Amino acid sequence: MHTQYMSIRHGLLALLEREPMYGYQLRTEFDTATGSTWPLNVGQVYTTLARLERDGLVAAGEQDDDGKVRYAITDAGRAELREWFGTPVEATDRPRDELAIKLALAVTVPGVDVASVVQRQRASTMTSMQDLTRLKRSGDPSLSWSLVLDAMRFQLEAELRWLDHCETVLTRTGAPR
Amino acid sequence: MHTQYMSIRHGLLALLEREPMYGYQLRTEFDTATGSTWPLNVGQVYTTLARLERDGLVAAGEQDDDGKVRYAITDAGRAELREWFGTPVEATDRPRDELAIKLALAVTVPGVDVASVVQRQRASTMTSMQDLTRLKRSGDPSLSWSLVLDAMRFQLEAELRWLDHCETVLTRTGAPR
DNA sequence: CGACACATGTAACACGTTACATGATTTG
DNA sequence: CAAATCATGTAACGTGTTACATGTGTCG
Repeated sequence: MHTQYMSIRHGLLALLEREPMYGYQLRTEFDTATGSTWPLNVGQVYTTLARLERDGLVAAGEQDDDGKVRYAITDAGRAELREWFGTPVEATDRPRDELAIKLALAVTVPGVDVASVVQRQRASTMTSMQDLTRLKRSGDPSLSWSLVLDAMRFQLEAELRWLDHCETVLTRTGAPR
Repeated sequence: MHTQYMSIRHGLLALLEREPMYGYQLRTEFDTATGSTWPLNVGQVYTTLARLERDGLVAAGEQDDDGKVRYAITDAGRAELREWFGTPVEATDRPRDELAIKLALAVTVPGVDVASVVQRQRASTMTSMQDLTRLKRSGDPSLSWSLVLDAMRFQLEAELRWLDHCETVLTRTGAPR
């Protein structure tokens, strides 16, 4: 089994561990839990559900009185979920860091104004940071959403620190223009 | 044009801006620049090159004396690259943070020992951190690789801080077992 | 000669994304 | 009644991943 790009798969599985749900509801619950940080397209839910069913991790129930199809997690699904929660996210199976790649390559390509790239990125990152703060102040987020927001905050802070670090290194190395 | 999952595309484009290269060389250079942090499968290079050529961003040159095919960046490719370097990576078009999703959902699913999930993750993250330190000490990384390593370090540090934060919040909320 | 790096590619498949089609229900 | 929300799905396409096939050159 692959270990990459399975957040949605596992996320839906986790939601179904709470109770059987139908597709539309899953999207709502997912967005509630993560605070619409990474909005989930409804279509994606259905395709993912189909794949989960194909793999025997969920089972579609009979049609509701209203025509709604409730999905339930299976034993195999529960095992998969336990596995997911029990296994840490390794540094190696994370998606490539686009920003890191961008700067790493920027310094190797002649004619690229790296300092300017860094500055523009920092402006953007700081804006995101402010949006985040505003978001956090504006509502009464649930525990899970609150944790997600904090994760974003810590990550953006680290990015700002790294950008500063890059600037320092670059000026020290002496790479003007 | 999508803005997600294009690191490899743009990365190769950036390498070709330095000088025309053939596929195998691109993999080597990519791994050198990023320090094999996210090793690149050779096959991926060729498929990506084919797509880049399809989109008119690179052009395949004549076969070498040795049968090697050198690819060169086109004007359109150069424009695309300028665009990439000039546009910051937005917080919204980053891939979903699997760890954040995992913990966010873990706290909503009954029967999950969240504290234990956090602890296991921290152990793993700290191990990655040590590997990183060892790696950094062991060699004489180039500027670009060094920056990538630093990015990883800052990110892992942020993750550790966040995990601590989660633990604090969770014990404060009082969610034992 | 055997193993290994160099070099190029293809095929099958994974997940993720967007756009579209369709209809029922609710609400202003 | 019109618009929005609820609800389910499909189709086409994108990048990324892995495994496989194929051949050359080099070095011990």
